[in-house]
Amino acid sequence: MEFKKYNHNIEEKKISDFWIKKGLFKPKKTKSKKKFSIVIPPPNITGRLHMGHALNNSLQDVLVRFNRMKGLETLWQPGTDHAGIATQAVVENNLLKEGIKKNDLGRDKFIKKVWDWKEESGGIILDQLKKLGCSCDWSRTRFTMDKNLSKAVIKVFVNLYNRKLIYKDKKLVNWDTQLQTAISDLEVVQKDVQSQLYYIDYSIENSDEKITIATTRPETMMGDTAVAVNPKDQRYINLIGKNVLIPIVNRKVKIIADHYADPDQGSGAVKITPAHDFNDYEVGKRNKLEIINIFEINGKINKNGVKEFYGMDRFEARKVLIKKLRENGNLVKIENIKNKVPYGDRSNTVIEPLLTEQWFVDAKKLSKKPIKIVKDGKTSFFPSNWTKTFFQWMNEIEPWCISRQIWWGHRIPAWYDDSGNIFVAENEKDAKLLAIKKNKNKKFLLRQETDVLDTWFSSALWPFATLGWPQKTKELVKFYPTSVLITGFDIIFFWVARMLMMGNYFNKYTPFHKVYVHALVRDEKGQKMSKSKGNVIDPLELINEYGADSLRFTLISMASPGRDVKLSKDRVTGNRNFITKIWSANNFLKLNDCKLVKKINLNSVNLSINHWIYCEFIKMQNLVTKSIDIFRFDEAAKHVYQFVWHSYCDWYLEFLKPIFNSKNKGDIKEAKAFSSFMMSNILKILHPFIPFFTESLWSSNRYKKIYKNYLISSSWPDFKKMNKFTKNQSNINDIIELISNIRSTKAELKITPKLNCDIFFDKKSVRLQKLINTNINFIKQVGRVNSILKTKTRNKNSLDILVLKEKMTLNFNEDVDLASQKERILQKVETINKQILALKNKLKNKAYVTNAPKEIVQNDKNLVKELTIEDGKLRSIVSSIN
RNA sequence: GGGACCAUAGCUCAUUGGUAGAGCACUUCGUUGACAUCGAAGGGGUGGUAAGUUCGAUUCUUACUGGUCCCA
Repeated sequence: MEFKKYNHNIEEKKISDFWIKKGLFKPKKTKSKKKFSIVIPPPNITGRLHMGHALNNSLQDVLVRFNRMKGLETLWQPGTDHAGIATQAVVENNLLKEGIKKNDLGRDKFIKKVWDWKEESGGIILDQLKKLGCSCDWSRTRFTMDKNLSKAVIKVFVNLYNRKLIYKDKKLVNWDTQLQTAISDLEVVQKDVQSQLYYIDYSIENSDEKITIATTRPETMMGDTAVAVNPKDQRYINLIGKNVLIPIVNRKVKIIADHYADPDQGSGAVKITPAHDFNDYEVGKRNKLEIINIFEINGKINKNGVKEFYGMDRFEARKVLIKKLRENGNLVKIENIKNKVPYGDRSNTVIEPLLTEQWFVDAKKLSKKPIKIVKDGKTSFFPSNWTKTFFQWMNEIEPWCISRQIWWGHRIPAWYDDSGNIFVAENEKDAKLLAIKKNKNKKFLLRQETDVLDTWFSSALWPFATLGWPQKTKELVKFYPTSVLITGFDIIFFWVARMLMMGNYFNKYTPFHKVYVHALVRDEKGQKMSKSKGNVIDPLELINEYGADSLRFTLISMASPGRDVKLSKDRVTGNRNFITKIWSANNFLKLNDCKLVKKINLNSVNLSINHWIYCEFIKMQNLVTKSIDIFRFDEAAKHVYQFVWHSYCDWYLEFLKPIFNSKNKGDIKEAKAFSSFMMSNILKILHPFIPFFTESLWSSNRYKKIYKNYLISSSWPDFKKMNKFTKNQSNINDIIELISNIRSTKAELKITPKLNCDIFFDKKSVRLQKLINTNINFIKQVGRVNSILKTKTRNKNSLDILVLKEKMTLNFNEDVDLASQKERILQKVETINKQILALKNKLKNKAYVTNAPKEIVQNDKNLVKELTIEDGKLRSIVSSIN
């Protein structure tokens, strides 16, 4: 009988639609009253599913499906993030292709265009998550710019402002000259680059002397307001307080003493440009220096610069300036050096420190509570070493710049009157009231702040805003705090830390109890996947080719804590084969009419192999449950894989065959029902890992009839140990050992496995005799044995082996290479004797015997005894070969 | 400069102090009844180096070497 292949493309689509149509992802009230909730790390609306998402969401789905099956009322809250800068850039570029400029449209029309784009393309990534099998409650999908979430953002802003935790300030910020907005320090990446260190002579006033300063950014000379030397630097001590003339610029500035100047760096003298360097800014504050800003917001020289440089780009200005310095003889030398240059993570252009007015969150104050929460273990990280990273950053946190000079995002709820007074309120009406109060009888015009908030500001509210906050909705009461957050380490600062700040400030409880931090998905060589390297593996391609289940199982089984996932197609292939294996095992059941027609009464199960597989199942079930509970997804996957392939398929199904061949109707009936029963429980355990395939088989096996549930809503196996089964557990394990021994002997003797043999046990113990008699059919068929001889009959092709600590004779009808067999046994004797010697030496050591635990010592003693007996028997086999 | 992590079979990784395991790859054998996307059997490791703690170290400590990453 030929079976169709499992078609993942058809089945996955069918089942996905069906789950959603039936509303099976929605939280369901349960008896236990326990809750389980996760909020999804909201993907950007501009995002497309990549391997990081696939890993992140596969892990979440394992937990969600597992807990749902365990009977907890489970919510996986989905949604997307409006991604201010990224989305604005995408829409802006699209419009440019049509020849439309953002500024020509104006703010309102442009924002409408962004919404149009969002409606059309913003949901793509969610559809991709559905393809992966994510069982989010899609009916509750939220978006950071939703009306209700926006209300929450406004409320939070106003609240923090009124408590002085948000303020406006003129400060040096990281300015992106391409995007023309401020960004936060986290959005700046320090890149190692090859650059030049320019040594430039500044001449000292009223003197022929010169002082050489070293700088990587000569163009900022135009904004210099001092030259600094270290007060301890003997070379320059006499120059402190004198004036120098900045070449080309021809402005006089003072030589000051400041510890910031490092005598070992460059020449030891540094130019100070407070408007364009964070360190210089501090020096400037300490020494009350003038601040001269020489850049426009697009990075071109402004009117504070030298006249001939007006309007010139900063990098062009550098070139021209150096040329001039060289001509004037001010340039001493140029050194090639490696240094760090700040780049914007979105624009990938050099970030310019710029003095502007921005809005800030007092992160220092908001960090206090999260630090305590994590210290007290109310939120804990897994793997725990992330705790340290978290503290390190939190303890040295800087004010968080939250204003962005873009259009797409939450517009800051602040209004200004004509005299520049600020009124922060939840709406214009309230702002007006505040303004009227302030302005008394004066007339005034109100205009709203044009800046929007950093996208992460709204993401920080995600765990409670998505559940309805500030309203006390029943979802908020039920599902906040969430059970666990699953995320990548790269957004611990961006997102996790900020959720902990906001969550703990605005709620009684911390937003999540546990944070599981997973690593990066890399290519098979361990390289980061990137478009430029061309080593990106597209999860959707893999889903198409191998099925979502294969991809999920691969990612899950490779998610060892603290390790990057090195993904290769070979891995996915291997796991696709695993699914095929189950498919084919299930076909075997179908072929033999193995059906689950009614619930199994364990007490009436009699077959030894059923006892055995049940015991093995329990062992696996407990290991998997425990592993998922402690986030060891890799271990969980390994245990179930091992059981299904090697216990259920390799042995159990093989043992079924002699039963089906027998005439015992009772045995056959039990075997048919129990094998199917086991399959149903295998599907349950596998469901969180490979949901589509398992639900598909569940349906085709009609398990719903018995369990009254779809697989997704069925209950997680929690079988208890059956004492009367355990004897057969070890019996069947012995049979497996016996058969394995026969097989390996044949293989080593180069005897084809097909060739059956007769066997005879020399000294049958009562237990062994019973064991063989009760399992004779298994030994004969699975072990390919003709008969078990009652009396010893040897021929020239007889040989002895040691099985279950007893001597067993194998009789073949074909010539056997006894010499090689002798060689083989002698080798075994040698290793056993080495082992015995090592153990004996160990036991001679008094310190060991007295200090080591009794069981360990006893164990060794027993082992010596057993090995000695084995040695003796093997030797007698060797001598009989002669 | 500060910190985190990693180094175990050819490759990717398990193994939280008591005789080193898995998957893949490899070798040999095997297709008329679940499965060649398969089965059976097998080879392969002085656990990066060096010291220390311990009766005992792959596991704990320290140093070193090499690699990855974060922060400044």
